[in-house]
Amino acid sequence: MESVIPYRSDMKATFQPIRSPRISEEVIAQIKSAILSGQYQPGDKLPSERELIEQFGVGRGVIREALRALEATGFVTMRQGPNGGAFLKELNFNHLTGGFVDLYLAGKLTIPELNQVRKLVEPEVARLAAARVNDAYREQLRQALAGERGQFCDGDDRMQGMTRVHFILAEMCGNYLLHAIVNAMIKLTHEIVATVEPQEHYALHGAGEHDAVAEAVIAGQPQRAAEAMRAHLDQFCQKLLNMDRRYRGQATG
Amino acid sequence: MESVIPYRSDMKATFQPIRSPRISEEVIAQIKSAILSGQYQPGDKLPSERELIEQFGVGRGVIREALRALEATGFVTMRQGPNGGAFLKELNFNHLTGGFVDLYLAGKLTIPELNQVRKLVEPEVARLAAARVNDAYREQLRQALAGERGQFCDGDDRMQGMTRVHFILAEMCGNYLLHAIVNAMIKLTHEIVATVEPQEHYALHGAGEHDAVAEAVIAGQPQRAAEAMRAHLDQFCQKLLNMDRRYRGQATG
DNA sequence: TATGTAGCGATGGTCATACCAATCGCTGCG
DNA sequence: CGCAGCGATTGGTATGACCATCGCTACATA
Repeated sequence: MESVIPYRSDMKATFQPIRSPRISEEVIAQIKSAILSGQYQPGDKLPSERELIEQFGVGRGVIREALRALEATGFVTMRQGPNGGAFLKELNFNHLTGGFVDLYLAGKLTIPELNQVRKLVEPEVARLAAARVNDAYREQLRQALAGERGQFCDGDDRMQGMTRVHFILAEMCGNYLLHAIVNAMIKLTHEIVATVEPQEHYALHGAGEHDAVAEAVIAGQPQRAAEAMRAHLDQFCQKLLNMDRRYRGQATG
Repeated sequence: MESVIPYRSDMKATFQPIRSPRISEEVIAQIKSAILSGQYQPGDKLPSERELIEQFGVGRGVIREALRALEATGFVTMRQGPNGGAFLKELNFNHLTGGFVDLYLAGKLTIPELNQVRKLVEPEVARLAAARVNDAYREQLRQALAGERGQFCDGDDRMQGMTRVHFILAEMCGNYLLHAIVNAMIKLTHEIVATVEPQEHYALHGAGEHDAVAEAVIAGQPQRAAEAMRAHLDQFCQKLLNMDRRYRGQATG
């Protein structure tokens, strides 16, 4: 390591830092900084590992650990071969959904808790969606409703179809953070069902249960949309709870 | 690689998998599985890197990348020296707060969006807290209120004091997921302020602004607590918005 | 006896090199 | 014109060496 490493010139009066004795942290910080300052755009390719080794003047292990951490936190994806390398991802919240599932599997998160949050957030999302509806979204919602009545090639595909309306509403609400939270909750629900009831999930959710919500949103009626969503969730959450009880009853996990 | 690796015997009818051509993913999956199945408790120490190399029959780089990923996702922390190694952390949501800050810095998240979520969630949290209050929590709240009037050795310390009430209420609400979301929102607010206004944050939040909320909770009045929280957030979010406007006005970032 | 200190050894952190594996593009043969 | 195969580029893995850190022990010293 030589010259480089300009970092945190805004040090405070107190002392604290004693920077992490890990070079990969420095590498991560510099790459992150370059990304967040706009020097790289989503889709861009970082220099190859060999190039980074030269530019940073460190060993390959350090570079790889840094890239692995950046991958784990959703900044990049790695591809192999020529034209391969580390590519910047569109920054979003998807990478933390897995963390929620882990929490559930570790028993730190229960279905009632998840239900409570969904019942708090999603009616509000439906309300916002109804207030911002336009023709493009109306069309998407109609297609989603139609899709619920279609054929599915497997259970996973079916679940995709049944959560479609929720995802559309989340996107419609116009708040990226809210969108992200709802997405995480839905995917968490999705993954929990897929984990504990990989076969019989069809019993959980029938076609048409989103009709009332979607129609209220299409009609641009916020209050009615919120109430319809609340009613839908009351019904669905109860089923989910029953499923969870069966699961925890038969297999301790 | 030989014998080992029992993984996912519950395969479905469809095909999809074609698992990632990366051995470290397998290592991660096995360690995670061991953790989630309860073979390790928080505080326990995983085998040393050299031992893992033998047990898994892989190179050291693989093990290190796996550990680095587990560290990035909040499963373990690493310590050096004898009695060092990879130690299991109590699983929680803290590790994703950093991700939110990144989103903000990348411009994918705005203060109004953050404010909207806080105004939706925190009044409900205050309501739940008021319904579940007990003497221990009453005492904590009183201490937090008193703490707001005390002396602070630096700005960071001060901000800790000012967010104390919010954290207590989040814990009181009895929903771990809600608790986690609120924690993330508050820490995000905290870090944003510390990032864009490292010096003058004292103007944002005066002592006593939580009095009404805390008193309503202590009195066990859910409705009043929710309204007080809403009023507090209306006031605070406006200040935050002004700060953000000043920041984005002077420095494009 | 108590205490300070030097050094051993276990562990994570780093480096260098070599080779394997995947993949894209080019080249040349059919 | 199309396809097979080679080669180059890039990530993935293995190995071995060495450094940095730090707890413990044993020895030296007061």
